[in-house]
Amino acid sequence: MVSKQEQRSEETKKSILASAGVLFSSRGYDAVTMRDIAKEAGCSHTTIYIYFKDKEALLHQLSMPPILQLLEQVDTLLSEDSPPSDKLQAISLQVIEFCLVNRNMYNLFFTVKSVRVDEQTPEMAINQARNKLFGKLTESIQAVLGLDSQDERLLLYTRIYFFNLYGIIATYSNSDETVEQLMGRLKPTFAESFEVLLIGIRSKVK
Amino acid sequence: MVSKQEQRSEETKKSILASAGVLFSSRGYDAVTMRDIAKEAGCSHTTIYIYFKDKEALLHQLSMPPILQLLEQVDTLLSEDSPPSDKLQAISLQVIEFCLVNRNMYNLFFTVKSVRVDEQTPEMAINQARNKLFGKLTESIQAVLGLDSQDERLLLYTRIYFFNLYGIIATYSNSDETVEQLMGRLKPTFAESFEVLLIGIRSKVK
Amino acid sequence: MVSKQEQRSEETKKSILASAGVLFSSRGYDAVTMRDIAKEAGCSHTTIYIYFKDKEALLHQLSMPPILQLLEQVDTLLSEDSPPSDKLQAISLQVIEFCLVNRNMYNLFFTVKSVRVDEQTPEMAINQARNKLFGKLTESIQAVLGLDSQDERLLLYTRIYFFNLYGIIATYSNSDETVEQLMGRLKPTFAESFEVLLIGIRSKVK
Amino acid sequence: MVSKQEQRSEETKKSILASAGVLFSSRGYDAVTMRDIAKEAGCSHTTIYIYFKDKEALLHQLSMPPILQLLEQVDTLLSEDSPPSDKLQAISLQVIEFCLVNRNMYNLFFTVKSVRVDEQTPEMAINQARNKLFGKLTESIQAVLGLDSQDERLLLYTRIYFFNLYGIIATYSNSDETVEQLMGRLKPTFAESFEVLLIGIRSKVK
DNA sequence: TATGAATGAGAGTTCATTCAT
DNA sequence: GATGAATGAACTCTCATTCAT
Repeated sequence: MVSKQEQRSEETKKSILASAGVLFSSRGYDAVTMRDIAKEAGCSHTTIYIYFKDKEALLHQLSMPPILQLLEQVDTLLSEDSPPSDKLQAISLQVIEFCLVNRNMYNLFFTVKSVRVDEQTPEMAINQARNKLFGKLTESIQAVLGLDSQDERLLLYTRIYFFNLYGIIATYSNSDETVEQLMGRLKPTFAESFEVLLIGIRSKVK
Repeated sequence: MVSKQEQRSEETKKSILASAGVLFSSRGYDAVTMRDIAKEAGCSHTTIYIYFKDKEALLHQLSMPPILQLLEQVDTLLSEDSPPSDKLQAISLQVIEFCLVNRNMYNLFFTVKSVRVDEQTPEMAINQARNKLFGKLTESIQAVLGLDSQDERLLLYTRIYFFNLYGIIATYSNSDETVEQLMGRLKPTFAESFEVLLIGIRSKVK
Repeated sequence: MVSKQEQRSEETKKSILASAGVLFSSRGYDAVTMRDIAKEAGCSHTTIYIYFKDKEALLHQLSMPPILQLLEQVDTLLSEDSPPSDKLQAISLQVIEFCLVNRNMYNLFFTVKSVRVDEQTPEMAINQARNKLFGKLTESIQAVLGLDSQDERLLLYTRIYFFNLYGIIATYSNSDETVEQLMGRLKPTFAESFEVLLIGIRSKVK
Repeated sequence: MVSKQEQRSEETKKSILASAGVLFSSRGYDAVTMRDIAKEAGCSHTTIYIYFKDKEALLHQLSMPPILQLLEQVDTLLSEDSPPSDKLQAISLQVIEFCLVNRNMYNLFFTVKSVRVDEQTPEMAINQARNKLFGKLTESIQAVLGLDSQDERLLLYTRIYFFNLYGIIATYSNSDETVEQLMGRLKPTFAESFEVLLIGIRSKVK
């Protein structure tokens, strides 16, 4: 059983995290001040430092959990017993939905600057997670196209597939519609985009 | 006839504007200080305020010209006498290059921020220009697909084409590579993406 | 009879005081935070405020005991039955060691800050204790030189003796070595300095 | 000819430097804030950053010029044609007077913490200058005692001579008297201290 | 008694901007 | 027209201290 204090503490932390998430994504990391976050979270700016080492730690804690969760979901889909192209489409829609749900944060982990490899920053961890996600998608695309993992065309068409996927996400990441509305309205469009793309790619690969 | 003073004055102003443009593009608006611009332009930082109200004014004056230039370039391409699909590809590459060149200035050019309509901000003007650009692209796609402008499939496939285009831009808008490097390295990839996409779409539209 | 609670309470207080003493001495008053002290003492930083009004109160309570202890030690040495010059040397080394042990706490113990006489600050008390110490040293020097307490040469050579003593302390008060290391390494040097000085002085006093 | 602006600028810089000197020495480097210095100097705290890179640069600029000047004065004395013991006494009095004139700063360069050798900090430069001064004094003492420069007794007695010298400086560095008053009143005392010390040392060295 | 939560004051520093020449 | 001098606002972050339990 958690004490009332612990509960309040947890609430404060969550509030800070939520506020930071909203502000970072709407105004950008640099443009948001610790005092902005504090005001939004309804606490003093010093309180933030009780829960997070510094501003960068906030960014980190904000980015990792959702992306790890997405990785799990994708793994689950991959392990299911269904046709590869169904899997790919499911995964794609999953990624889209995930990014739109977390849309005010998605660019936190999709647009991380290229990181110097020599220092183990928290950004490194995000980078790794993102790369893993890319790897899983490649794997799924490979299964669909029936290409060898060394075939250089795999990289080419995975990239192109990505453009489509990322374009969808970027296009709607600033929408004011709810994710449900968006997905309900546009799922056929998305599915069609995958379909025509795969048709085109297949005509080239075989 | 302009006096020598006026001429020198005009030169200083241009130098400031040019320096700001280069710096904003390469390092981003926020990361550039007025003193940086002044040093690059070879004048004092106070001199900038003679010609421009403030830092934001610099950005404004800097925002419109390139986008207008892009519109012109697209118009030129549209008016050329070549196959529609060649035109579309040329326009697409042009738009990509433009967005990457200016990637740091308007972070993602396509990102539709909800703009308050009641105030005539410079953002409004950019919005209008962007909408024009979209119109021209649609037009070009229409010519390629041979669809009637009222055909609802035109909207569908234009959207899908956009996903691809926008995805490319978003993917590379945070790269540290120069645009020359990027385009040199990836132009074939981009071209291939348009090709397979059009193959797919055509197979549907017939 | 004291209750178990009172006993535990007293222990906590002592632990805090001891921790503060150690930390103040090793890192200096300003560089030590209340949280540092609490961690060292094994309690929460808020607990400190139960026993001590504020950080300065800790310093006060910590300041007097060691200096009183030094006075006692000097008294003990003075009352021993040994040659006056041996006593003087022992006292001198004692004072040096004391000042180096506490070097960080009262920056230079001998530094006579002009103290306002109208307020009974804790510094006043320290001042008094220090004056007492000076008196005892003079007394010891007098015994060594065999001078009358009114002889003006006593003041002169006591001053000079002080220069040497104070110079030693000042020289090493910013060292990073431990007192043990310092005293172990330099005690012969210190002893030699006292010896040559007394030789010189005696040759004058005759 | 200097413009009025340049003159004012120079005044501001000097004022900042002077204020920093007074405050650093009276309250200690850490305890003094940039805003304190600014208030004392009669300017905004940001103005300080126009003239000095950061707080540490202030300390540096404050410490170096006087110590270099002292080095020159000592060199002049050393090159004069007079008995070694006269030279040593003159140098000693010079150092004392210098330190008392700059008393509110002397501990800035006499009590520099031992510095990590791997980074070329400004403190390093002070360290070097101080070491040079020590070297010159050793040289002079060597001439007086007629010892070989490798004789280990030279180091011993130089150290002891230093204790006396530094003790004098430390003792009077907090006095409110003017340097003229102090030197006028105490020069005989200082001279006597050097004399008895050298008598004692000579009796040992033979 | 004891503590985790929370805060205001203030540290060094940067920067867009204004003032006086 | 042009500039060096100067500043206020604001940034991230720390710390002694108080509040509520």
